[in-house]
Amino acid sequence: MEEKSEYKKGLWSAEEDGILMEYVRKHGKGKWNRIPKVTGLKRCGKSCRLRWINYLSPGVKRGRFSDQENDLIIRLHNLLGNRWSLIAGRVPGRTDNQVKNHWNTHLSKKLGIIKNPTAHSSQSQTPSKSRDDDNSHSQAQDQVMMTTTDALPSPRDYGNGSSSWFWQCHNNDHFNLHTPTPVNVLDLLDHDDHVSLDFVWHGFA
DNA sequence: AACCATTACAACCGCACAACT
DNA sequence: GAGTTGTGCGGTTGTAATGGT
Repeated sequence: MEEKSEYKKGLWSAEEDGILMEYVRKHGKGKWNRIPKVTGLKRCGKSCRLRWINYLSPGVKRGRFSDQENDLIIRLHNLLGNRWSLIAGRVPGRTDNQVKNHWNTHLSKKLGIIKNPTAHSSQSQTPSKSRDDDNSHSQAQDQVMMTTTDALPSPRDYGNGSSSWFWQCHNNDHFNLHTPTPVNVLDLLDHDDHVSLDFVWHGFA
């Protein structure tokens, strides 16, 4: 019964990376759960997938975020909230994990956005409930209001394209935290399925 | 040089959904 | 239609690297 996990955890070794890369080279991406069976790698499929996507995939850009990337992320976060995969999709070479980490360690501090400490024990059921709704706004929040996502539909509701909503949180020239307006995200996409950068760069200026 | 604190990033966990059987 | 499997997402935790005393 208490079968201890057959899978290793923690940081990946170069050897493990090599095995995973060889598997993907031979079989392509997908069917991650087969990897431990096929290769003998002591990693679960989920871990393999994450390692590939966030680190080994040739499209992943390493190194510091440029000022331009930072600015883009800030604006996209402004637009999309904690929809890291969507944000990362608009930042070439960056993964959702990279963007999320970068936001949490750099940008949120830079903007003076403090996580609600009381949310620690209760946040799990309300993802992205990142905003206080009191009146203690920082200066940065005046500039970059984050979206409150309490009333948001699940990310997956728009992610599948059938119900593409998020909330436009501005009111006239300034964001309005308390009265978000629903906006169809597809309206902000051009024909190549990209967020209009003009909108991103200037829409909230 | 050694220790401690902080930072930055990698990885894990739990949940949800879609596709498949 | 129900159950299973595979995948994706966001939040959180763990750890290596770095800085300060």
